[in-house]
Amino acid sequence: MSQQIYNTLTRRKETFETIQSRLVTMYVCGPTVYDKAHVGHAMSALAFDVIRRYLEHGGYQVRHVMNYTDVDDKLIRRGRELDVNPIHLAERYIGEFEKHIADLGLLRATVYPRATEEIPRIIALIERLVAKGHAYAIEGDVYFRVKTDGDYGKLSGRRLEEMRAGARIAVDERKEDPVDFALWKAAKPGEPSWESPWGSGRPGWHIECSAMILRHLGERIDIHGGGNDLIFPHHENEIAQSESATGQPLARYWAHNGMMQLAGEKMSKSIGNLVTIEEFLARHEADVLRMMVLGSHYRSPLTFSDETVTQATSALERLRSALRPVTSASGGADAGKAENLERQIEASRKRFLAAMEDDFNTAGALGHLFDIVRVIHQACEQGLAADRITSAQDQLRLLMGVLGLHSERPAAAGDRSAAFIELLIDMRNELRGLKLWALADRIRDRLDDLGVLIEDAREGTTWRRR
RNA sequence: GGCGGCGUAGCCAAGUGGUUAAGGCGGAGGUCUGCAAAACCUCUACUCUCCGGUUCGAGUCCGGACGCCGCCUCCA
Repeated sequence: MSQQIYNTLTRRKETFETIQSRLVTMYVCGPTVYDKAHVGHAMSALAFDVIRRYLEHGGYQVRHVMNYTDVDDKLIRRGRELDVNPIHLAERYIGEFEKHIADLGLLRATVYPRATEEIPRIIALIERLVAKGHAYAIEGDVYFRVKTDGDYGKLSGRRLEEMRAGARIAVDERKEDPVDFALWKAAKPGEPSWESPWGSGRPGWHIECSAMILRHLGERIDIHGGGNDLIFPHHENEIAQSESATGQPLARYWAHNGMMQLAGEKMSKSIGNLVTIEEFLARHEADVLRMMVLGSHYRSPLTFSDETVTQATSALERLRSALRPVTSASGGADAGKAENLERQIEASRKRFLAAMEDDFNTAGALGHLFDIVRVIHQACEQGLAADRITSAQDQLRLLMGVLGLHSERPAAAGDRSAAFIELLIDMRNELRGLKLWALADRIRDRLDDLGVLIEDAREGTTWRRR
């Protein structure tokens, strides 16, 4: 088998082949930084993080670019409402997002370009489009002339006639065609603006991505990603701009993640039904969100609810349960059982890889990881030699790492309670030795209330944080 | 209205037309344990929204109905 990837452009799974051998160029649309990011943004970033990790695991080098839209209508409006410079506002939310990237355990992109830092390239690209007759200027605005793009609508499956007919867009009489869209917007007083051949103004939304891709990745890229809400108009327009300018197909594979749903609706800023990344991380560990994303296919919608969060938390705990230090020291089990363990793990590992090769089927892949979890526990029950179990655990840890999951919860910084907890456990075990069960149980219950879970095994007492 | 997607157990969710429909969560019973917890074992969808069709054979392909979601306006 070879890597398969679903391509929105063809609406089919296709065999993944890169333009340059062993190098993947991937551009993923990032957020417009006018407000706090929510878990839906995180879902998208996580989905492409996993794709990238798997490609890297397969031996590819990935050149990964994610943009920040740091100038647009919403940012300007927001800045006006709060009476702050929109550029500074963007700066603040970019800072927050950068922290989320670290907190969520996302691999850092190769470059994080910002619209405001790409203005000369954006202007150059627009000039190129104007020179080729694909764009026209009117009173300081520049519009893309959609009718010059013969295959406009190919990504989203739309036809121009139908779009003109059912135009819900407020028609700007100055445009040649209602479907034409802005490449450059003339500045209004007090707005951030840059000088251009058409007067002072700022870029339209779609053009920044075309310009950034051109600069940071080239005329053609392997994967272009983003949420499926961007298919139209954003990605359709990007294709129109880039391909009209270069005469080449922009991206080989268009990959789109499904939307995070909250209470049966898409999570979005405009509806206001959202949970910010900050809120989520204040209550849960980052890997819980990763587990939620891994638990269903990236192209499907993902339901966010108390119950799905709890389920993901428990599932993560289950995965990690197989990685606890091996305490059994018997080692008396026969070699046949050890071989059996290795065989089962190898079979699961192959199924895991096959699932991932099939359009990054993380939910299927996770299922095979849980099979490994079970056989590790079985091996422990059977008293297999510790070194055989440890090597099985190494396999599991490695595959979890491919998905970006950590094998244990990161320790809280500056927490020095461990020594005290162990002191209490020692005291409790003395009480147990004296069969003073009531007192011993009280210590266990009180620690449980504090989030510390005590487990008495034959080999001794262990504890962990809930 | 146009385009796209989805409907699998109490919940989440995978599923190349073909032996017993993954896995997780939850639940029930058992083993272990002073009691727990964890782990292990057993059980928890004779059936994949419904109705037709193609086929020797369909959750999987085709048509239709119903329901839900996304995009068509800023959106990951």
